[in-house]
Amino acid sequence: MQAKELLKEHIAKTISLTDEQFDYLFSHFKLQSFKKGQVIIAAGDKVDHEYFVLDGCLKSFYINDDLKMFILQFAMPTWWSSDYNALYSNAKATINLDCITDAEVLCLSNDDREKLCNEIHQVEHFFRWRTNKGYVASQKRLLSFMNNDAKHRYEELLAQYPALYNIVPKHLIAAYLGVSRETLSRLYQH
Amino acid sequence: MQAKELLKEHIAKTISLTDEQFDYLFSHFKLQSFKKGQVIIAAGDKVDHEYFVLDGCLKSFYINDDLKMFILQFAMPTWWSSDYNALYSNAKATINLDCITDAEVLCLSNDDREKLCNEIHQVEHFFRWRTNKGYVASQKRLLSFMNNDAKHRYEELLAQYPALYNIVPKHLIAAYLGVSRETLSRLYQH
DNA sequence: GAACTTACGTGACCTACATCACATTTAAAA
DNA sequence: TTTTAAATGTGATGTAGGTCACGTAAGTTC
Repeated sequence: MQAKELLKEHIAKTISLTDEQFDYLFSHFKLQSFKKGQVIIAAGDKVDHEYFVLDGCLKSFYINDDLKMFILQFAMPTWWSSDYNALYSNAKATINLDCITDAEVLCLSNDDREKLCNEIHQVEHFFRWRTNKGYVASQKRLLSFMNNDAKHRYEELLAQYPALYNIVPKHLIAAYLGVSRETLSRLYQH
Repeated sequence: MQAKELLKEHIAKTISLTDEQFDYLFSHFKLQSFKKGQVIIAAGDKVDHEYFVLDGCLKSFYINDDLKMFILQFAMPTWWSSDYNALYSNAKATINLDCITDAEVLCLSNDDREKLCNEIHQVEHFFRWRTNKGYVASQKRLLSFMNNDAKHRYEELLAQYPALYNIVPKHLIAAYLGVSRETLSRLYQH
């Protein structure tokens, strides 16, 4: 599907815009292609864009002082990703964003998002609901973390996003679940 | 401080409204008083309000099948709380909300929030930013969960909200940190 | 197709935290 | 003030998952 159509459909799930409004909105997005492994945001960078995934799979992750990686999100087509803490508060990135596979994204600047939210009430509504959903999902994941063991969380993840199993190497799944790759490997012994 | 002033100041940090607009907004809030221990939302309830805390301290929490409690949030003055998953998706509550101390809150219905967001663009902007901040905070807590041990998380919590130490019993702090009360007790042996 | 890197599996051992049990202190209720 | 319940401390013991070490398989790159 074309970039424009994919975004249009995605947005139409929450708000309705006229064709003129959507065209205007879309004119602020920039199409970008990345290769597998390519870095979009590195810790320390100035962050001023967010990314809407058209194709491929991204990961956003944190690296701690012991160089251990923790994955916040796998971003598949129609998902949004960035270092939102840095983006919203105009701070340097603490989160990294890179490509697990070759990827195509639409890129929107923070300034343009705020401008569009200001100009088109419906667009502000869209972004409010996008974050509302993200917030609820994040709370659910937090609860699952406190409540469930690694095996349960692994099954939960695969049930929710079966596609990940084929696309994403196991040690990255482990980094998302918050367990070591050895532990994950032992979970599905038979 | 008066309820109205507290809300006005809180909202003025994000948006500016005329006095007429704010009065109109405020007219949709209902003042409610609760006693320590009183339940505001119980799992299974229909949820159609969210709550802005004026005074006292609330907790929102999940109870699992083993009757173990996990605290999502302590809500102090100027904090908002509800079961947002249920509220947004019009589902039955899975999260409970009750009062750790006597409390005063302003209560806003989901329908009224949506109506106000629709009528006053700035109000939608306010609620978008409220959730944006909540989302970022939730991500940070998730990372801290994956990255840090119980002691570290405990110190982090007290550094961020020193008031909690005096107001909230230790076994509730443990339920927020995701450790047993015994483990928490052992953390601050000297 | 050889050289190198990345992914994955598995044993041995270690550690943070859970659970159970019981004592003590503090607060609420009668 | 007495009674009852809630909150906290602490020992003994169990366990999920971490870390280290090493081996094999499977992609990448030259």
